[in-house]
Amino acid sequence: MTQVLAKYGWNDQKVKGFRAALLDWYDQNKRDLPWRRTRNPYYIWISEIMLQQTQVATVIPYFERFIKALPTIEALANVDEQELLLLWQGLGYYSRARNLKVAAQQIMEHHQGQMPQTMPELLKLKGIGPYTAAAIGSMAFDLVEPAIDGNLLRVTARIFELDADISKPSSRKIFAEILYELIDPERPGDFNQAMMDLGATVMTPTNYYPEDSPIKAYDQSFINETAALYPVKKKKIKNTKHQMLAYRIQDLKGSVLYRQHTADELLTGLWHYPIFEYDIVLDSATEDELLTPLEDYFEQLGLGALKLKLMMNPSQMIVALPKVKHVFSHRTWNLQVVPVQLEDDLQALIAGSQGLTTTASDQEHPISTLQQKLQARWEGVNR
DNA sequence: AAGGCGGGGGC
DNA sequence: GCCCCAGCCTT
Repeated sequence: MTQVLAKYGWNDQKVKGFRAALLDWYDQNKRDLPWRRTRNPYYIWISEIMLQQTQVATVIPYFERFIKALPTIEALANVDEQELLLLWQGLGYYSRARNLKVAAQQIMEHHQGQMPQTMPELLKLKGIGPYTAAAIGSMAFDLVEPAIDGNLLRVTARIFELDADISKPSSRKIFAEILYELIDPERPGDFNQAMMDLGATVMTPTNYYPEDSPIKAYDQSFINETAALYPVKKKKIKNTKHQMLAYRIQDLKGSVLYRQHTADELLTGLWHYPIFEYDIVLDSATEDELLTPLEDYFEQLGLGALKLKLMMNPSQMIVALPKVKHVFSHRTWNLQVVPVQLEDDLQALIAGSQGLTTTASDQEHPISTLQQKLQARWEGVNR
């Protein structure tokens, strides 16, 4: 019975003690919510869909109004779409409402208007996924299924100090295995709601020292004061796109300028053509616009005003020098090589300057894959 | 596996 | 003002 929990040092007695502590607390402290006054599966269904990504306090008035207007599955199956959306207006995620109607029609057609009572059948209904099926199944039909939402993930991760990344689908299995053994088979619906209430009111995302937790004696992260570490969740970093200009600056002797990336930049310590982000439209850029970032840079270095000019006009450049794309884990650079002619003597100019050189891609100055791509692109064109 | 959905709450 | 939010569907 406790094959998985045994690995965490839990025996049957500890499991029983945990359930008792949790459910006693729930019986004393459960919130009085409209859908908790009933076992009507339709009400539970509507409330669970409304509660997805939406807070309890927001849902309550919507729920009351909804079941008054559409008191049965049959009424929902036949409702006019505009009327349905008026009932949902302001809740957001409007496909939830449209899915409700489709599911109601599925129930009318395949289940004689009665909410199905098994997990596979519930999961076939539009808008009902693993969480919602388990919530309805356990609360309305006593199915012994953990309803794993964000609260259960957080609470479970803390109790067992689980390092599994909850943002990975594969981690779901680890939580489910544990919760199938932890859930009280006598009161599965109350167990789920107790865990959710606990997560929503006591073991919240930022309350790391819940002295009033009814299960703190069972909570390894409370005992070890590690609650702040759980749950482990990989930051969802969205990959942003950036337009960059990479200047290939050459003087009359043929020396080319490289600069070393500093600690506050990507590719720290490696040598590159000077690279700057830009937000101009390349196709219609003037020579001035293209050279301005570079002039600003030299100004900053204290090298003063230099004699710079483009070696190609912008439109020529765009055609002759295809863009180089470089993908980091969290951002993508689309780089345009900009060849620039410098009248001044580069070596004399940068003598004594830290982080600038004319001799990169030798054995002393490491260059990145990005820089290799930039050079290859340039040399490919000038072969 | 990633992106879209919509509004509210936390910081 | 920005960031985040674990539910489900679609691509």
